[in-house]
Amino acid sequence: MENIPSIKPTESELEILQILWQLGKATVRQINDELSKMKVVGYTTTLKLLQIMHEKHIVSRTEEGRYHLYQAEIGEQQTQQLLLGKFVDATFRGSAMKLVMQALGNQEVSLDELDEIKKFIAEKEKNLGN
Amino acid sequence: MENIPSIKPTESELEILQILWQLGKATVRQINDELSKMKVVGYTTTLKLLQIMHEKHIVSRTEEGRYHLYQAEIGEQQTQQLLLGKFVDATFRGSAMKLVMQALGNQEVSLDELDEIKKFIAEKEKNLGN
DNA sequence: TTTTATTTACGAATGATTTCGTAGCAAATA
DNA sequence: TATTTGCTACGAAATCATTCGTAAATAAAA
Repeated sequence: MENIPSIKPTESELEILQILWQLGKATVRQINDELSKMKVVGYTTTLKLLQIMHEKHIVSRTEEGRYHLYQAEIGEQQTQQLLLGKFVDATFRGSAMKLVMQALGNQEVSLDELDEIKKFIAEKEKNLGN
Repeated sequence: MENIPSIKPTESELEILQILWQLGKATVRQINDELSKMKVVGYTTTLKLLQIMHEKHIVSRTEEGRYHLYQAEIGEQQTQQLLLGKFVDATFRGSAMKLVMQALGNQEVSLDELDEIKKFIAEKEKNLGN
């Protein structure tokens, strides 16, 4: 899972990646079961997506007897970073601050989480202020 | 520009919306000129997109003599809000805090902006702490 | 052993988005 | 007036993402 992603995974691919990031390795059956908790999806649809993702080197797989075990080949943080950058550009014209303010203003963030963010900012200011 | 958006604008539509949010009203020509600063795009491509957006009531238009003046029908903040919510769900499994931390950690945010965010958090804590 | 179930592979249909060529007008220019 | 330019409308091609049906192989169950 070393590869730095350069192209955006599609929405469906991202759903599968989320599952793989949680499970580590998983069979098509497991992944499809997880997906089925969220939406109606046929087994071969999931399979096909995994095959496409394999072609694109987004996932790797190992043969385990009769079935395949799939695994994410791109990291969670790195992918989030890539997507976040593109999202900030497209939606907030590149202003990460505007995004943060919107997120703090309107998304669910608890008091504890706000504290954590404050600490994080303090750390960052210390480093920036060298 | 009162409408609350409920469906995601596509990427191309969002590019056009960004321009309209900046210019207010604009002709196809103006919009296409702006787009051309960022990428290669044919005039009729831009025109077609605006016609589609008009059908979807994402933009309105008024005839001004021979040409049309287009205007965004969905608000900037409201659209950002909608997209941000979906993005947090898809990319950060619903955790707005994780998104904020990533954004602060790796996107470009200046010291002044960090201060502004700190003030914003302080305000918010005051309100939450009632 | 025969049948059923589960798996992979793959082609193709569907649907959405983007791009562009052409046509028809009307205005501006020669 | 005749020609060129610039605009809208629209169909259709191209591209991309998603979904699904079918076939082949093999394992599991009857």
